[in-house]
Amino acid sequence: MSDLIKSASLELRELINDALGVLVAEGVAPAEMLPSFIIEIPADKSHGDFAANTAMVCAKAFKLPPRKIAELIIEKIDLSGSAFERAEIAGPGFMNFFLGRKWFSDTIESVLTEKESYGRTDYGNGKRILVEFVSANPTGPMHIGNARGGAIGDCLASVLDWAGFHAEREFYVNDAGNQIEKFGKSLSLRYMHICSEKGQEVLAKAADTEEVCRLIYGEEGSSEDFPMPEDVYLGQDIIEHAKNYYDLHGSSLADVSEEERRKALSDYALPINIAGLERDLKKYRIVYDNWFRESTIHAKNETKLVVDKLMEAGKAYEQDGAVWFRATDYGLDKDFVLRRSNGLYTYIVPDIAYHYNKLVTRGFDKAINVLGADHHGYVPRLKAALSALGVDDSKLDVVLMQMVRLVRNGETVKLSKRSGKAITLVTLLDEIPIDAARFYFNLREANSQFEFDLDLAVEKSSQNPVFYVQYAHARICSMLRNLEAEGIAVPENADLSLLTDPHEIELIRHIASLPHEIELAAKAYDPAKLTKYAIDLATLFHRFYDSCSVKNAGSDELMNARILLSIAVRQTLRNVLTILKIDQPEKM
RNA sequence: GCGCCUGUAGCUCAGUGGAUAGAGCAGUGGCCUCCGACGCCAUGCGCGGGUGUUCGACUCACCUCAGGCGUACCA
Repeated sequence: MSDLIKSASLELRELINDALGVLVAEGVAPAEMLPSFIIEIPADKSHGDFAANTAMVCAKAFKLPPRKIAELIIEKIDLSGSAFERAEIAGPGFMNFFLGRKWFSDTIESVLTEKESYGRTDYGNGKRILVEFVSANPTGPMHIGNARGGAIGDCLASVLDWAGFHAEREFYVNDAGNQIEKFGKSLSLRYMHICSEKGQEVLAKAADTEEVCRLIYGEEGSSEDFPMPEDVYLGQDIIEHAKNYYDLHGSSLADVSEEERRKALSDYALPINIAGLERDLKKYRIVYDNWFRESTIHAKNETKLVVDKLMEAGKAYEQDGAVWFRATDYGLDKDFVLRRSNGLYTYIVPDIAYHYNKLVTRGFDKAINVLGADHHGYVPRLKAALSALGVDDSKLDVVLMQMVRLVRNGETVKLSKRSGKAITLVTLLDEIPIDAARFYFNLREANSQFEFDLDLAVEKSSQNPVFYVQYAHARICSMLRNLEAEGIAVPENADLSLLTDPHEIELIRHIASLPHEIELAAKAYDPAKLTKYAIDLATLFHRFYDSCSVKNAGSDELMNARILLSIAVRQTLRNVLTILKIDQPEKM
């Protein structure tokens, strides 16, 4: 595990601090505490590989102009034996440092040595992080928002893993509570539709289950013959479950109590849906470590325990027959209900118990939830309740993702949740390649409103940047194949110091920044940094390829060095694409 | 009304308080007798507006305008 950017940066900081120490000893600089300075990587490469603003922030303390201070510091720095070969003063007083040849050779060598683990760091120190994402209701199929959450959450977990954390993926199954009640009610209504006279007529004339569903669904899910009330699920999948149950068991449930019918249908359909979620997510290359069921919380009566605990702690009170949480004690503008006057708990109570389970019972150092932005109001409430239970609420972090705006023919597609006519994850993946979906959903950071152009995604064209990146990989593979066919083998080693072309230097610098970039992505919980990294790497390779011929390098030594550089690029590309779980085709 | 998020190029978006604000797409013009043209190169007076903090602000604070989402004894 090596992060040559970080080690060079640390070395530089030490060099500068040593120089400051000398200046203090000589009485040039004041002995008092000097302000902290920043070492950064300049956007403009002519400003060196690293830049320090030391002289500027010290101007006041030194009572000297920044450029003069920079001169004094640089005079005292001995670069020999360091990763750097030269330093210069620029602009208002920046000190710009340039890395030496050896650093660039070392970069390529460390990629070739570390291979498929190049990019990993121990930044996270093995701290245990639980990443919860998607957690779609098992009452129906997953929609486009789940597709985004899935791609983001899964890649975030990978990023954390590469950054040295122990990350686990978890799906919270809402297999209890109101949604399930509603699910049972919907199933029961549809089942009764099928058992009705009109329903039997449909069964008689329809060719298959699909047609039955379509006929009963009608135009908007509710019709004169098959009416549905306001607060139920209208989707065709509900009808399908009811029809399948009817095929298996006939109208046996038509005469039992409503409650019994709902339970039987729900018990039948829920496991099928949950298995379906697992299957569809697996197709999307997402495999969870844990499927945590809400019903286990209820089975252990943990909802009651939570409320009792909060009551005992004086953080909850009864009013109007309901139990309220003292949210105003935690800076929120109003208290909220934990237990309704009808005796049922609100949705947040099992959630509190669930997060208590994550952070206390299971002892994770951190819990990250990837949630839709419409949940933002819920986060402070959850955190407040956790604090009231004595949990350090900073251990819960939330990645909010803005809604996906679907665009077709240049117009926003309106989605009706009620009629169940959302575009599902499955239909999306039927239309566009999985590689494209995973890449596309990680192209923008979670917290940006995201426009998903269906026409563009369906095109499978090079418009999608994933093809651009994969093309770079295929191009390297092809080049190596052709060289091999001409009897040119991959060298054991080469004189990498021959790589001095600006295109080569930039490419190597970018390769070197992978560990750093992964660390930044982990810190910011933002896997989108890595898709950008991959695109940039591909761009730099294409430029290099265009201006630095490998086969016709002019000398065998240079050719060999360029072959090794190309292999290092390919390895780096592979590692990034592995994190994103995107294929690395050798031919396209 | 209050709270959270977002306003950067024609479009979609990057941009850790720093030096001349960047990509992709779309447009225009070039580059294959030479390792994959699914590529490369050239071409752009744009940080919603206003105060302030700072040596320095797209970045921080306050105000304001616009959009999205919350603000249930729904989840």
